[in-house]
Amino acid sequence: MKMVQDEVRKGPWTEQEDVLLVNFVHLFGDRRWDFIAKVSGLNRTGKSCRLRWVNYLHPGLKRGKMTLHEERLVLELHAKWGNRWSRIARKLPGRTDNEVKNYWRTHMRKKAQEKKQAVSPSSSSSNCHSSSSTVTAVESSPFSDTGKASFYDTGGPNMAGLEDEHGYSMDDIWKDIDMSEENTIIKPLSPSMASPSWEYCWDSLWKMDDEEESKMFFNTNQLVSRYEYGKASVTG
DNA sequence: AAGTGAGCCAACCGCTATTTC
DNA sequence: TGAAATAGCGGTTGGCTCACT
Repeated sequence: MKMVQDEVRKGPWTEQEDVLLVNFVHLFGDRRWDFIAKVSGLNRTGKSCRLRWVNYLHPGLKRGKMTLHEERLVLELHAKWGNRWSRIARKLPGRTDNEVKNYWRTHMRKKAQEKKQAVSPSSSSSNCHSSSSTVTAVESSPFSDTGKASFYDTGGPNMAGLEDEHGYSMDDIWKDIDMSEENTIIKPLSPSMASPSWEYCWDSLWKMDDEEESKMFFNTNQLVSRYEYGKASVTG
C-alpha cells in the first residue's frame, strides 16, 4: 500500500486540518512536529504544523485586543530587548510572538506617522515610543518577573534583567490585567474546541488502545467526520 | 453601490540554535 | 566530537476586512 502524497500543502488551514492537528498533538505531544506531520496525513511540513499550533490552536491562547497593560508591557519590553518577540511574548500570557510582532508593526507604524506630524526630527531619541500616550508608563520601566509565565514559557535562560530595581511588580501588573480583562474576550482558539463534539472527539481518542491508535493513522477522516457531525449538531 | 487604500492577521521563508545519534 | 535532524526565531509577504471616498 502506498499513500500518494505528492504536493506539500501550503496556505490557510482548514477546520478539518485544525482538528486533525490538535488530535495528533494531544496524542504525541507538541514537540515531534515532523512525526506528527507525517502520521497525521496532513500534507504539511512539521514546521507548518508547529506554527499553526503555537500561533492559533494552542488552548492557552488569548484572542482579542491587547489590553492597555499588555500594550505597555510590549512597549517596555521592546525598549529593553528589541525585536526579541518570543521573549517578549513569554511575558504576555496567551500572546504569541507573532501576535506581538504584528501588534508592534502596526503600532509603530501608527506611532511613526503620529511622530512625523507631531514631533520635529531633532527631538527624536533612542526611545521609539516618544510620542505615545503611554510613554510615562513605559519610561518608568516598572516591571519585574514573578514567574507568571505564558503557556509556553520555558523559564527562559535569562529573566534576571527584569528582576530588578523597580517597585511596581509584575504581580501588580497582572492584577491590573486581570481586572481589565473583564472586557477582553478569552475564548478557545477554534470554535470547535469549546464544543461538545470536541469533547466527544477527545473522549474517543483517549479511550483508544494502541491497536486502535495505529489504525487511526489510516482513518483520520473519521475524526473529521465526527467533528463535523458534532459541529452540525451544535450549530443547528 | 462600487472602488480604493489602510490595517490587520495568518502563514511562509531563511537562518540559527538545540538535540539526537 | 561531529554530523544530521529537528525545533525555534525573526523578518517578510499575501490576502482578507473594513472604513472612507
